[in-house]
Amino acid sequence: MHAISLAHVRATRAALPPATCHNCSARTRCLGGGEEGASLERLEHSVARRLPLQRHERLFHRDESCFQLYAVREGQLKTQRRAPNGICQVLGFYLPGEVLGLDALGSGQYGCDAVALTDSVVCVLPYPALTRQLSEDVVLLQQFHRMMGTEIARRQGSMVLLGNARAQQRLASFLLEQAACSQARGETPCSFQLRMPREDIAAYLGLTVESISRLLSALRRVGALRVSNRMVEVLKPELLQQMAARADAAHDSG
Amino acid sequence: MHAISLAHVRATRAALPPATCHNCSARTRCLGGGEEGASLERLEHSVARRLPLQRHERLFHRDESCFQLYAVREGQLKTQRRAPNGICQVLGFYLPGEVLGLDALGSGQYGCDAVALTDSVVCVLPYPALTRQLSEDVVLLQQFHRMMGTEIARRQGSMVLLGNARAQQRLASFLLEQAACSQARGETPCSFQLRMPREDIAAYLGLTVESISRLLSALRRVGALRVSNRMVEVLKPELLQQMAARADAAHDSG
DNA sequence: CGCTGTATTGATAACCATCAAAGAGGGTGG
DNA sequence: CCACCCTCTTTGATGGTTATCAATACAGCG
Repeated sequence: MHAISLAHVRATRAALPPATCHNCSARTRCLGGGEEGASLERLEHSVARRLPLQRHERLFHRDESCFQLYAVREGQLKTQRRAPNGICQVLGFYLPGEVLGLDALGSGQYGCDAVALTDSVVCVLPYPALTRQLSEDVVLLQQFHRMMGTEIARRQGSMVLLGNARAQQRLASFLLEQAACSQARGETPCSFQLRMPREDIAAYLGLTVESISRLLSALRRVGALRVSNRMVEVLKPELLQQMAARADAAHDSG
Repeated sequence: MHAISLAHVRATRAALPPATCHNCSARTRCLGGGEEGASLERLEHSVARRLPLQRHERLFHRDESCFQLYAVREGQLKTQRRAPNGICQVLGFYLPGEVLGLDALGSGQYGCDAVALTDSVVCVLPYPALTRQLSEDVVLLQQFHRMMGTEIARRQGSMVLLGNARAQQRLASFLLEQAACSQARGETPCSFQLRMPREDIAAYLGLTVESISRLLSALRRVGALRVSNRMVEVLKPELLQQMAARADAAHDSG
């Protein structure tokens, strides 16, 4: 039903006022946000167009030349990269206000594939126009750097997780991360819907689908979660935090 | 003896011309490089001072407020982060021309510790001065973004490795990476010295010291390497590349 | 020449992947 | 409206890979 409502939105968009940065629901979290959106006008000038994406549609792929970045306006996307051995590693999930393609600024080519997890809308930011706006507005420049710094820090966090943590810890961290995202969107952190299949969670955490499923069941058994398909209710957040931090905790005897 | 020669350099530095970006041996690989160093003058204006570091000395630590970035002028550093469970994950190794602290632009605090692997010299880049130069010079700005993009891409590569690759593949990739660094410095890629202990390699690859040691021995047995303490000679680079790509390859029977 | 930190090697077991199969949800077409 | 199909998810049995524990060898340095 989620897809239906989004389709409806798109169908009636022609009748609505045109999409701008000022009427974007993610404007406070995006570039140009904060400080009452002082630089929002400049960001608007950097946006070439808005691009709707269907679920599973690919925004860009690895090694493609990069002339533009993309800001998520609605929906959710993932980035992933196929390892030499064929297995796919999910690198990150992107919510409204976040920017895709930053890794391409190094080589001029995207370093991963970007795929829509749900029907989405992204804002196209051609790099030349963006650069011009950045060099004319120091606040926007610093926000852009903050965004890139955050991206690096996120990846570092993932490295720590993938390099050291046991499967339990990884999943607990992931769930807490999702809860935080839910809270950031203004909803309750105790209950949220996973927008991605188990396979993507597994590929993000460096595990297999089976392990994810087993671990979720284990969390359900100890009463930490209630899971129904992709709906998650966190019943014992403190237990999750404990599991994210320590390697032991929560072995069931049934 | 490496340490001795560096100490000697430092002792006699007072008699030498002062350190500048123009006489830096890493100037072509650093910010402001390329294009005959058109922006090198601007970078020079961003450098507050040069800071010598002894081996094992810490440049900054996690959660410390960040007001400046650091460019490596001489030596080599690592960044690392202690996981909640106490184990340390090495996030990256930094050679001359590379910039440390980029992850702090997100939160304003460094996301990891930085430690010198050898006696080193870093250039201090206060963020306000750097920002001013960046907004006045589009070329320098793009180089800065390229550097951040490269940093993100590197971390993504590490995520793929940590999430999917077997121990053999990880070590093979690491060795090839080191060989490429050696080549980038103008030396032969077939022979190089590891500047870090096995423990750091293990912490970088998400493995244990014992595994590193065992895998190096295995590579020696199949004739891919000659290893003497931290000196590495690559005898069969194509075998390493094969191992980095595929999960199988090279099982000895002795 | 002994000391300390670093590196190697071996034996065992924990953890998670793999293989195999069954169960649930959602949409389509009869 | 129901049967069907497809994808996603769950659960079980087994084995491989790598961590862990323990002990020895080695290098650099005082």
